[in-house]
This record gives sequence, C-alpha cells and structure tokens, in this order.
Amino acid sequence: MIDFDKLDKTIHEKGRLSIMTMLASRGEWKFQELKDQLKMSDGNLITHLRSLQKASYVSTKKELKGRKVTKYLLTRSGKKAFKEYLRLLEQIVAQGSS
Amino acid sequence: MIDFDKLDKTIHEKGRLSIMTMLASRGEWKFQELKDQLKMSDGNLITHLRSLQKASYVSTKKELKGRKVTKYLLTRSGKKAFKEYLRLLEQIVAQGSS
DNA sequence: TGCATTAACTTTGTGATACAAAGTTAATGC
DNA sequence: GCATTAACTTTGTATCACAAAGTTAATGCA
Repeated sequence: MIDFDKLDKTIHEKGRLSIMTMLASRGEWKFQELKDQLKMSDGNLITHLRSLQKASYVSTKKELKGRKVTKYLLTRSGKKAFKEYLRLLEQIVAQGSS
Repeated sequence: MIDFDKLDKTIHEKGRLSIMTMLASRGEWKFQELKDQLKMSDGNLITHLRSLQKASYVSTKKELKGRKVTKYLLTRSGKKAFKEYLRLLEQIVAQGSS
C-alpha cells in the first residue's frame, strides 16, 4: 500500500502545487507572472509563497535595477521535496490504473 | 499550462485521495478494513466517506447476514472522476519532470 | 433473559487555513 | 509633487480536517 503519510502537505494544496509545478518547469517566475498565470489574489499568492519559503522550498531574487521586481525559484531542497512528491503521485497513478 | 481549476477538490485531499485510491485498486472495502489500513478515527473516516457519497463517487453495500457490515465501493461516476483526476496528476508529473 | 461487545455511525468542539479585500510602502516616470 | 505600480501586510470570514465521546442496534454468551 502507498504510504499516504509521506504525502507532503505543504506541496499537496492546489495553490502551492500549481506554484511548485510552475517553478519546477521553468527556473524563475516573477510575482506578476505567477499571479497572472494562476489568477490568484495578491494576498493569497504571497501567503502561499511565504509558506513555501518557510519550508525552504522557494527562494527569491530581487532585481535592483528599474522597477521593483521579485523573482521566485525553487531551492535545492524544494526540488528534492517536489521530486519525492511526484514519486508518490506516480505510485497513485499506477495503483489507480491497475 | 495545466488547468489546476479542474483539479477535483473532493478527491484532492489526503484522506479522501487515499480512500479513492484504495477503492480504485480493489472493488469493495469494509469500513473496518479502510479504518485499519488508513489508521483514521471513526469520525474522520465516516465524514470523508460521507462527502464522497454526497458527491456520488462512492456507494455502499450492506451485509444483512451476521454482524452489521458496510462495504464501500466506487460508483460509475466515481471511477470516471478519479480517472480524470489521475489524468491531471499525470500532467503534473510530466510537467514537473521536464 | 440480560449483559458485554462490536460495527457503524452521529455529535460536538477545536484548531488550522484558504482566500479575498483593503490598506501600506517605496520606487518610478511624468 | 503626483499618479501609478509592485510587492507586500493586515484583517476577517468561512470552510474543514480531525479527534473524542456519545448513540444505536445487533450478536453471542453466561
């Protein structure tokens, strides 16, 4: 049986899962880009980003030239945790398709 | 981009996802079996089962002979919804592994 | 016959949290 | 100096996961 206890709750939430998926598929995303793509409110998006940062899954890069811009990206441990999470998804897919 | 809005919230919760995965992998499960496997409290388990029933994803079969026993199984639309959910998981895995 | 046991619930309470709306700060360009 | 914009923070609400304890009805045994 699949060990559902291992399913990372920080990642397994629609909003954060979508963020993680985006960050995993392409290196860096601006706050505005994430907001546009995911159609989240500022407050909701930043809150999710904060909890991902708190979990050390996501870090930021500030652009100093020009307008204030913050870019978000996965940390090493964020990549690792997401990979592990995907492993579980694969197991679920395999189990469910049997 | 993956359409995360389509991600079925009724299924996408750890407890209910584990129930759905079990029901998808084998036809029928007794309440007690689910409880033992998933290590959930009575209250928590039945609540999740209820919401799955409310969504018409799960139905029951009562055994009349002997001790009171309730068996749970996926409905046709439960199978369909789960299949659709798995399709999305596959997309996430594909996207995340790229 | 009645009592303990068990399955399958229901009820209740609590704590966590997703989400939106509105306000704040600081920098830019006109 | 004033409007605009990005990136926040704060606040409030509604939902909901989960546990604990209580309820009901049936069984099997003393």
